Amino acid sequence: MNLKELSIILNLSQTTVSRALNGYPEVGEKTRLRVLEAAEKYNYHPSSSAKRLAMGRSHTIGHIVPQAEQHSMINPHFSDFIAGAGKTYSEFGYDMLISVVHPHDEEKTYRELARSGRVDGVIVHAPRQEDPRIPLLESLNLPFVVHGRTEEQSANHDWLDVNNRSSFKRAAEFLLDLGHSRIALLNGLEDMDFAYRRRLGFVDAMQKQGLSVNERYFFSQDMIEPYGYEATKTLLAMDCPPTALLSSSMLPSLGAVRAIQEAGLQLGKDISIVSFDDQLSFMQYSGVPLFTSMRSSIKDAGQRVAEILIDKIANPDRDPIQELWEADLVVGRSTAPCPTSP
Amino acid sequence: MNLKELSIILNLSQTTVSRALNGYPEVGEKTRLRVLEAAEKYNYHPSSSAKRLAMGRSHTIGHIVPQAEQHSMINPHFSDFIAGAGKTYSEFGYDMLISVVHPHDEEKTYRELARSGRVDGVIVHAPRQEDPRIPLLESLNLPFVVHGRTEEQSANHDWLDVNNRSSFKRAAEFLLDLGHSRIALLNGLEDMDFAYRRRLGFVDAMQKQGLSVNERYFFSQDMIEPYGYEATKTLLAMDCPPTALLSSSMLPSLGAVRAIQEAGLQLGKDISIVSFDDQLSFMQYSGVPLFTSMRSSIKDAGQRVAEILIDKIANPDRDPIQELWEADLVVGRSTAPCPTSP
DNA sequence: GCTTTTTTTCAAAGCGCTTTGAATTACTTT
DNA sequence: AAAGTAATTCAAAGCGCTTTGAAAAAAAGC
Repeated sequence: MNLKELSIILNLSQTTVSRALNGYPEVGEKTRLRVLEAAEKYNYHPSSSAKRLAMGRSHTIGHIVPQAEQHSMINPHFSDFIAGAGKTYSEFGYDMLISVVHPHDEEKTYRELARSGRVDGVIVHAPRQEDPRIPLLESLNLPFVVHGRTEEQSANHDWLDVNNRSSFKRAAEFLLDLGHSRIALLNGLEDMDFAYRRRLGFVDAMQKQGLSVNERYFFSQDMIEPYGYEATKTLLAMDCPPTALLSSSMLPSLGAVRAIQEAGLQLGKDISIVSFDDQLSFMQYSGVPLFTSMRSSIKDAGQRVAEILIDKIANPDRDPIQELWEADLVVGRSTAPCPTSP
Repeated sequence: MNLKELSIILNLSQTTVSRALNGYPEVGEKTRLRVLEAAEKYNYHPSSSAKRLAMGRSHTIGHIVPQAEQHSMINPHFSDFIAGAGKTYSEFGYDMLISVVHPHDEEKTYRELARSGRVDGVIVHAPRQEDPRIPLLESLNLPFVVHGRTEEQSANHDWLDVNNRSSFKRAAEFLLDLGHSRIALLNGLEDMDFAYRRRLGFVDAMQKQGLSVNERYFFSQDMIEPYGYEATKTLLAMDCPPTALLSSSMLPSLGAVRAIQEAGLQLGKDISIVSFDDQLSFMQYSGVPLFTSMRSSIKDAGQRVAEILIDKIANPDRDPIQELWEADLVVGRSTAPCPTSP
């Protein structure tokens, strides 16, 4: 059943039927009802491809995911984000298009997507401190929202970020208040903007206390489990090991726990961990959480980012929406006063 | 630049240009070359929406992801699968459409996707032992491939599955050979076909040894970290605790390790674990793996499933492709001879 | 050299929708 | 009741491609 057939059945023009269906005002109330009923009765649904062609809009949002052999961006954080965004999309009748590309083809893919009109907008994931995608998208005139932000380039576009700096400052202060002074940082890759800011926050807190930071306590890598394990092992082998760890994600934290227990130490007694917790769905506890953490739902972020983008598409000339979310400090069982302090 | 403009520049008809571009035989070699060059020069790319409308094909594969409040299907396993499938798609010029829907709307979404022609085929994830999606898709006449299979319904369609039964049998035998006889099973949800088969494999091995299975050693839940932790805690508190664990995924295995270490026991000495390992990317170790596991790459599976589906779409009447992959037994540091045996 | 066959090119219709600009109908005004 | 205004409806063009059926050009056959 297509529009033409339906309009013949109704003895109306395609114009009127189309308008009735899409809620345009210039159509009589009784006709609208008649049309709506018939559409229901004959199970009419407009063809999305025809709609796309006619309107030049795809009702689709793109996510471009670079994927090298090793370093995969499709990780649990990403899938939680997708889960949130997907919820918004289905609410607003949008489709989500995920393009897994070799990093080498990333720029080409953005250009291609913009030109072909296959998507109405894109979401930019994991921005670097200076990210070539942003000027690219601006020049392509393709609506976009950044999950995160950049140092210099983020004045004029939409973004949503968690306040990484303040949350790591807060986390460090919490440890400092517990008497810890030898605190290690298991950061993410520091060319990522979020990791860079987290380090700043950590350093802020240390300096505020007049403490010097120990470069040997700094690690910066992809946030996977083995990283936490190896780094912690290295740290514990030092002659003056840290008494507390600040970890960038639940994943390395798990690895850290492994190393700690292997060393015969006890988490939340001999050594403390504060983690950044994206509330990964497969880690959800009931009861007192394992880790003390700065908590922010990445799924909620996905949901909200998608909303902002859809709004931007409908309304391209509005002022930029920029949201900075504060993370909650949730106290779990991984932190305790510094054992050597009185 | 669209087809019309390009054909005017070339002083050819749209027909000829279109055919030249799409490799049809009825076009002179010199003209074809001329067209190809011009297309390159003017950076012409066909509009995908126009193509869709004209050809009635979308060059898009759908993944419908039911998402309840709690029990999310978007987990690390899923994202690894997506990473693999995405690679195939981009190779073949397909798009991937992910639809996150409330379980209640799942059937509706399949119908809608089939009717609207927004996708040329779908991939069915995580089939249950008897899965309503299969007859649905058959009746909708929408090409599909199942990742996994079902007990009764899988004779006539494409699927790719890992041999869950044999791999759990093998894993259990490995533990039995090490002298373990009290083996617990941390299974996935057993209305899932894969979990059902894993249990069968486990029971196979036990019975072959003439050992009775202890129902109190059986657990069946969503495969998340806390599940492994809680179940293991329960097991260790028994008066006659198991000496080995067979775990359905890396995630509960991690939780199990946590419980084991918390109890002051040593993994790979006091207690052994064999895990099913989907080679989750964020868990990738170098060197001797932490867990002894049955290993099968879910990413490779995604890649292959996508290939099968694309082939099916091009070739709807071919015989079903059905692949049963065997998992490798990879020995890590989580297994040792049973401590109480001589 | 002229007809027949094959190769190459073309004009036009069609995919199913939106939207413009005109035409019809229904209401208001005086 | 005639003229003017507002509310509805319509025919047709357009979105950018593919594909059918016919026409033109080139090659082959005698």
